[in-house]
Amino acid sequence: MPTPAHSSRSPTDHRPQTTSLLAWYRAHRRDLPWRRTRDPYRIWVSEIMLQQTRVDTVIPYYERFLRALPDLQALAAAPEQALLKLWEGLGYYRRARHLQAAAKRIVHDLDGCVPATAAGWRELPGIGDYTAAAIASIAQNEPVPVVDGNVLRVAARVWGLTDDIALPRTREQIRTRLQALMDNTPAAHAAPGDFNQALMELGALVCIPGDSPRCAECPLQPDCIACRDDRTAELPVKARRRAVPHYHVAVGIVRRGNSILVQKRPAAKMLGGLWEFPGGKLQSGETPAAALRRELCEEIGLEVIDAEPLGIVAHAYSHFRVTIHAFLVIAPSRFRARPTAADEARWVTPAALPLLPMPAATLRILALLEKNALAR
DNA sequence: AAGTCGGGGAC
DNA sequence: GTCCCAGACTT
Repeated sequence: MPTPAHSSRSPTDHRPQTTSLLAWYRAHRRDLPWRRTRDPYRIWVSEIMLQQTRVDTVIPYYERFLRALPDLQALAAAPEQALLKLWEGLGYYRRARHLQAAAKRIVHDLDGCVPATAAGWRELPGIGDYTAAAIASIAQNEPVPVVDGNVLRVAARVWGLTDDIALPRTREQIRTRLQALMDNTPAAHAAPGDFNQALMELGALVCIPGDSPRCAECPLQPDCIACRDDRTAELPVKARRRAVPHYHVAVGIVRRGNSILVQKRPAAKMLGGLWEFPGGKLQSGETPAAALRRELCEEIGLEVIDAEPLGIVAHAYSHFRVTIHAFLVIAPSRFRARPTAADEARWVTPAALPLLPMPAATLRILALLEKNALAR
């Protein structure tokens, strides 16, 4: 009687494909900066930056950050504004605050010694299940699996899982299966960092989102249920996210002499600690110019006499979108700003503006300003 | 379980 | 426009 090539395995025994996954990874892994070190500090910084952020985006930030703050002590001692400037444009700025808070805890409370296990890393701010497992497996060889967006997609397809991968229960099931796979495969157990990175790399390069993964190149293809049944386009199953609201905002670039007014956002709120121009949302039926007058009066106590439209910037945040109407406003020389919505207001010369950390949308308004100035 | 928290690339 | 990205945290 002819026997299938993999008849010696039970349906849940995926050791042979695990071995080919590791071989594929070692042949195809990208040469990324954080793959040239085992320094837990550097691996940690990379994993925080990589949260919800693409590899190509992170690379320049990672290299600049480590040049400026090459070790734990430097990070713990860095001024907040310098830290945020290094993070400017990367998004999710709370990551930077948590990173430094954790560094301070390690330096001051843990005698400068980083945690030795995933459970220890998990106690630190900004480090959840994924990041703790990633650091411990990659930098410290602890055999714990990571579950990120890539891994969820690969697992859902290979195992033909139709449960919503956004549900914690589904994620836990996948984590448990991966732990068993790692524990039962000597090659993976001995190189958990490679195993974890192999799954993520496969998700990034081969088992990509959408309806056209590159199954012909996949080392797991022989045992992939989604590929076998031609269901890669349907998997993974993920609940659709609801539509995001769209706001219109008016902001004023207020000049007084040769200075421009900027405000520092409260630390605990969105874009905390970053600097931006005063302004706010349009109310229902309100024109941008009317909103500008109202907001500048409310936020800094300025009666706007004349506002010249500078331009419009569209920007998408994670849970809403905005169209920003920017204006040039001249303030009288006697004007003194009294901020009501910000931690601090400051008058800055145009040359000094780039020294302050600002959100991406504000940087784009600034670019409008420079273009406008050149046209004059 | 759902909402908050950025920004950008791919389609 | 939509979806996704080496997620964490709060409520």
